[in-house]
Amino acid sequence: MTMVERKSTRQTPLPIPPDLSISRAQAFEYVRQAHQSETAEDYVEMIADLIAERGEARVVDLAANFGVSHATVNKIIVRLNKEGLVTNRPYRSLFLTVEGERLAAECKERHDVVYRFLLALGLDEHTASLDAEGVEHHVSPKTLQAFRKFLKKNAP
Amino acid sequence: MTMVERKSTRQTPLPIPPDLSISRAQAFEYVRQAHQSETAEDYVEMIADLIAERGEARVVDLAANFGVSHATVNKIIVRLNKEGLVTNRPYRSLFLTVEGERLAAECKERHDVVYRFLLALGLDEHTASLDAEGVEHHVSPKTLQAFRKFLKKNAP
DNA sequence: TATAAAATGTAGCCTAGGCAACAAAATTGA
DNA sequence: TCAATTTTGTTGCCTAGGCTACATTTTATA
Repeated sequence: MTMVERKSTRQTPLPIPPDLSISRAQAFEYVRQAHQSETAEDYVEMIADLIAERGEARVVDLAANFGVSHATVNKIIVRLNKEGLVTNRPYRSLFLTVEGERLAAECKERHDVVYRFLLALGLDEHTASLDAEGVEHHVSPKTLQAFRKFLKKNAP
Repeated sequence: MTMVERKSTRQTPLPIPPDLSISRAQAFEYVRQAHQSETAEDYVEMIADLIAERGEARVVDLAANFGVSHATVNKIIVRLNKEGLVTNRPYRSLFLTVEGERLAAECKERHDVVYRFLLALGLDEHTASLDAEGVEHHVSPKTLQAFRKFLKKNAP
């Protein structure tokens, strides 16, 4: 026994509202861009942290801190080098370029604001720490400013 | 003239503090996991929205709303089908499975809380909309709860 | 009803970021 | 010093999510 099937799936021409899809697409475009820069931002920030904490940044330390293999770290370092954020020589520790330092400082500040904002909202340190790591890359300057404003009023 | 170069780059055994790298790695692990589910969540949410708004979800509508090519949409639909979130037949419109519907509802709720939270914080609709899209995937249940709590006190 | 247009499917290519396995260099310590 | 260990580099493979170009099916319309 065979089912009779309608040929058409779009029976009537649907009313097309003033194009919502464009503005929606813009948001997803932003998210995709954020993902592009995310790795670079995390790496320069981590390198800066390691240099501050332990005097130098090694491939093995990055691998441990990100929880990935050293092969992955190596591949990413090559890319960051091409992009002018990191300098590296074989078997030596890693350094940031001036541009890398600038980016790291900017990211650290943003990370810090997000983290303290989550704390001020009443979250425990662990949760604030975990969420800040993901959220920081998707917070626009305006939103960051709103976070700062909130922090001023709700002193921790 | 040749530069004399130190053989060793790690001069002294650095003091190793109680392993910070493990907890840090945990945060990045969470972020990587979030990225894994991000696309699936965006797609089921969009499919549910389109069905609600226009009666059906077509590949071409998804492509327009995400701002990507229809080939990209197709590839992702195949994956979501394998994962049991979407049902599709050649040249027909898309449907969610029960599990897909459940996930869509959950995501929509979360998206909504994040969006209204940003509004309550004083941001304009456009910025709130853009940032919510990125932030929603990186907000833990605890943080979402804190957002809800804030919303209750600061009724929009 | 033909034919044009739109939607969908498919193939092949690209980059990013994962991995394991192996190779080579550097550091440590007996 | 030199042998063992650690660190770093390299290769090749995988998946996800982009794209263009081309093939096919469906839908609209002359």
